[in-house]
Amino acid sequence: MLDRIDRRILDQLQRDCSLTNVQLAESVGLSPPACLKRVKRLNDQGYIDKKVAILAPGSFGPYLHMVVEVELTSDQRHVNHAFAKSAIESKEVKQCYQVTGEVDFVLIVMVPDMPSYEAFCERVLYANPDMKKFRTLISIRRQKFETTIDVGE
Amino acid sequence: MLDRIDRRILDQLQRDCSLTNVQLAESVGLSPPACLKRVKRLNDQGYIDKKVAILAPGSFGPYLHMVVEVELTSDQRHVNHAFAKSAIESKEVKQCYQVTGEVDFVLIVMVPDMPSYEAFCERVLYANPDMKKFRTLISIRRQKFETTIDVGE
DNA sequence: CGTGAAATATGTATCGT
DNA sequence: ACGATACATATTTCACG
Repeated sequence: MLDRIDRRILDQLQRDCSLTNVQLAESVGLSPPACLKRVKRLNDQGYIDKKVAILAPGSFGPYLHMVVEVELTSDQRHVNHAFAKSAIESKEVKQCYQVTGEVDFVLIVMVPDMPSYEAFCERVLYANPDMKKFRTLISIRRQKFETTIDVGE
Repeated sequence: MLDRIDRRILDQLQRDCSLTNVQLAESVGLSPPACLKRVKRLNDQGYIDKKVAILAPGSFGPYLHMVVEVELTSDQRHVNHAFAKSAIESKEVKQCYQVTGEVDFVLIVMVPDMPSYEAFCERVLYANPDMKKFRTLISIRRQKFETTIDVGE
């Protein structure tokens, strides 16, 4: 199980993992070896999925975020699964949520411009005979994007 | 400007920044010092926003994702701004997209259970007199969550 | 879990193309 | 201007108490 120090380590790492083990150890009040042992254990136990660099989106030319709600013609398992698969495989789709209710999926799509978005719609949405309808919400600003989760304490 | 090697470095780091500079250098075909110089330059020029650990969501007890669409009573700047501020300040709100059309905001909300979600709704949605209506799409599964962006080449 | 020593990586300076 | 080699510094990692 996780004690307070484990949680502080994980919380620190999910906010900033660029610090050295020495710095991390100091911030949680442990010696570097003791801290490293915990980090390795937390890694091995699967608490840490991966470590990634978050790039500044604006630095690579213009881009747009779209929130896309998709309704399928049926709730059959294979229909849902087939759509999920095509969404997951699309590089434009950054996030895919399967939801309950009228709508079946919500996608967060990132594209450089509108033509790219149209191409995506053709390839993934219109091309699927089980796609009944979809609605696009064009984002004019991503006000918050946070990858951290609540680790308790 | 960014050449092919810079893009390969950034792409590698946004997929996995846990590797050492020595490994990174080898993967892009440079000597460690040459690679390090580029990484520092890319950092200083603001291409890398931050480095974070992505934690495995299931490891910290149950949780739910909600997609919440919010419509405000008016498009006045101060109304929008006030809502955005309250969304950004809420720890349950992991993402906030300001969108065009009928809906004004789309939130991605993460909570441990339904009572927590109700508490969030009371505190952030119902408490705001400019909140006209909102719709909650309950996610039964997050099929994809990807933080990478297209760096070209 | 902490201390100290060995292995490894990061960071700097210099040289060469 | 950029990369490679060589060297100095710092960190990681292991053995022991």
